[in-house]
Amino acid sequence: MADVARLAGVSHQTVSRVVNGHPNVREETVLRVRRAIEELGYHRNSTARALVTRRTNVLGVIAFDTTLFGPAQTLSGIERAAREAGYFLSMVSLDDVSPDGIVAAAEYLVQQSVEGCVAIAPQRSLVDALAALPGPHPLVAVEGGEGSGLPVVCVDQVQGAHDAVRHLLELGHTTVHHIEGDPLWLESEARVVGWRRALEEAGAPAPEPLQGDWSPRSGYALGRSLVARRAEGERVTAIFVGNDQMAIGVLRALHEAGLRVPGDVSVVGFDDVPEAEFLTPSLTTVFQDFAQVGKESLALLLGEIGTERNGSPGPSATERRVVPARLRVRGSSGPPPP
Amino acid sequence: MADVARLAGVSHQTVSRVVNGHPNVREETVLRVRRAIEELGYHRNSTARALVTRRTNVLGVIAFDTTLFGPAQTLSGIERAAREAGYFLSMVSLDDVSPDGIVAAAEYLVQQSVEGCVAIAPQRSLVDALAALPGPHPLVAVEGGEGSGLPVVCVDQVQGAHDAVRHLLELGHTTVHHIEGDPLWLESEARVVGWRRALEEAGAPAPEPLQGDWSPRSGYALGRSLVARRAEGERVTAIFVGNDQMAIGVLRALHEAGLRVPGDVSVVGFDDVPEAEFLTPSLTTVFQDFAQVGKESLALLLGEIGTERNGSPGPSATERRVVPARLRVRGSSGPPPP
DNA sequence: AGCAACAGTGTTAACGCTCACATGGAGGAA
DNA sequence: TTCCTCCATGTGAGCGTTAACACTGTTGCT
Repeated sequence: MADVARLAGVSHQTVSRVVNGHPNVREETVLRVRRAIEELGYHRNSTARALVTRRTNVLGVIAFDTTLFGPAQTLSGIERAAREAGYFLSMVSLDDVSPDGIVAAAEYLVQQSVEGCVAIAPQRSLVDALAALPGPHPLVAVEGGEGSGLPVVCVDQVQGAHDAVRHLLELGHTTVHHIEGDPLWLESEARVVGWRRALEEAGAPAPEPLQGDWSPRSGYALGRSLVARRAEGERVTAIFVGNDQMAIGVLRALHEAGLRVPGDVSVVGFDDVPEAEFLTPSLTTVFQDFAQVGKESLALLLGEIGTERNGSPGPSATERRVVPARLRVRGSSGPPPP
Repeated sequence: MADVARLAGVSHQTVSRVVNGHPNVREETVLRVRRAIEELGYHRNSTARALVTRRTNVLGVIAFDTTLFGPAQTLSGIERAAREAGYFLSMVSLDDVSPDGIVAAAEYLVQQSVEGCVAIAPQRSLVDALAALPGPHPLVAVEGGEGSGLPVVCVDQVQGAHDAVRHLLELGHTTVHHIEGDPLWLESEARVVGWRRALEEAGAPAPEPLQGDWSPRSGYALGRSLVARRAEGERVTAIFVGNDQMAIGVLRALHEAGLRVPGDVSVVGFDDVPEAEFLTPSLTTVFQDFAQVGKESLALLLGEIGTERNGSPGPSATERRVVPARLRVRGSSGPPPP
């Protein structure tokens, strides 16, 4: 910067003003400085800038398994929104779900002086661990449940599940079995709630849900166990599955047992992965607007940062933004066999 | 830091030494300082540290569509390796494939003073744009093709495709049709090369490959067009599809046409997504060790950073590391109909 | 004319840390 | 003893930037 100033025949402060687009600089001076910057290939040192402004312009993201469809989509949405807002993103993804891990991750981000953090924390234990932590701050939880004391953005899992199950009941099924995802996940919990509520509203009995782990493998295994129960005489005509990947496993299990979908059994998934439409049969499922979730969570975080900077007293109102889910009816759901 | 020093009754420099684990500090002093740090909740300011050491400890990642299976997995591998090496990760993902976009992304990372960068750059134009850029440096390209002048880590796409096609030929198919991914992608190109080579080696004719875009939708559309050609009398008994998602679309198209897999037509995919095993029929595909790719690319990058720091003369040898692909034979491939 | 307001620029002091060097004392070899 | 070495610690400078303020000259108002 000193070199640029010398070449342009001005003070370093004027260079700073030009770089930061301050208004009160003569046009001609601006040009001269710009030329000098160009010539020397100068670009400002963000570190020094951060040191003096006390703003790093970096936001942290704590994610858990970004190879899953939902988190990957959400991350992508967050990334885009962050970039548009002029923030950099520092990411740390958790290997396991131990509170230790999330504490270490938070430590790591605090150490990097992030200005705020979005945590894709789909499990209650993680959310609680985060809420108990001193830093980083501000912090927004994606898919964090209620009552954590953290601001939260989430898809309306309950409504999505409710819609899916009501759809099946309206087709004439007397009840709907449920294969849930990893029971430690909040999403899984919420979908169970929605499923149960829809059954209750219809006065239908609620069979015990089966617990999976989101993987196609677990869907397959649990699908087989439902097939076995059907063979023993239990009436299983509709299955609401916690996500599309498990639903794929379920379809497989049904197919192997010679059962037809939706002729004998209807299947509804959750997520609306791109391939859902092209499975055989195409999968009825629930669409979640993850991009929107990412966008909203960043907006919320930026809001928090803003109010903090204006010196808000104590912890801010823990806002909760809910993004609606949307049922996508396709070929895997139909009326029950007579 | 000054506060800590005062509380511990030492100089700021001694605090610095304790924080950085320097050897020559008396044990008792270390304890005293540690206690003071604890008490004040101090943690060092990474910005100030970076300013003076000229090391940000941040690596950049340029990715393109991290919602796709491969990039997401690779990113995850890179993330883990970076954290183990004590580096932070700053991510920018590209919306479109324009060279402008990648230039902006690079600019963005340079501006943040990353120490090095991994680019998941699956298209030739992107690799070329990157290679032409002044910064960031050092730079490692994942899946970047040959001849770009950049160090590259990639899966052996040619070998993977070759294995898949040879597998089909050995089952007795007289030729293998190919639905390729987005033709702009280097992976797509390489798989075409492997496919063609295997056909040539077997003296089999090579029908013109069909160009998709990796999506299930395109797989479905192209699958239908192959079905149509079959109806016109062309012998289509085996299809090697550029990725598993498109293969799902192809399976759908075949199923709709009443064709059986593998009875009438064999299908082989690429990627080995988790659900491949649980499709109906389970999908024969090619496994890519993305985690390994991520790990290797980071190792390569750290190597570059190391040699640069030791003042290597000019650009380093552009190393190229190739991770083998592995065929996973499952239910969707079998001998051709008589 | 006299004064205020303001545009355009420069000067100085931080920001919080590490590096290079200085200091002082303990221990060992000549 | 004397000198040299090594450990433990302190001192001062400087990393590259921006904030705050000071300074000049011009404009506009009374």
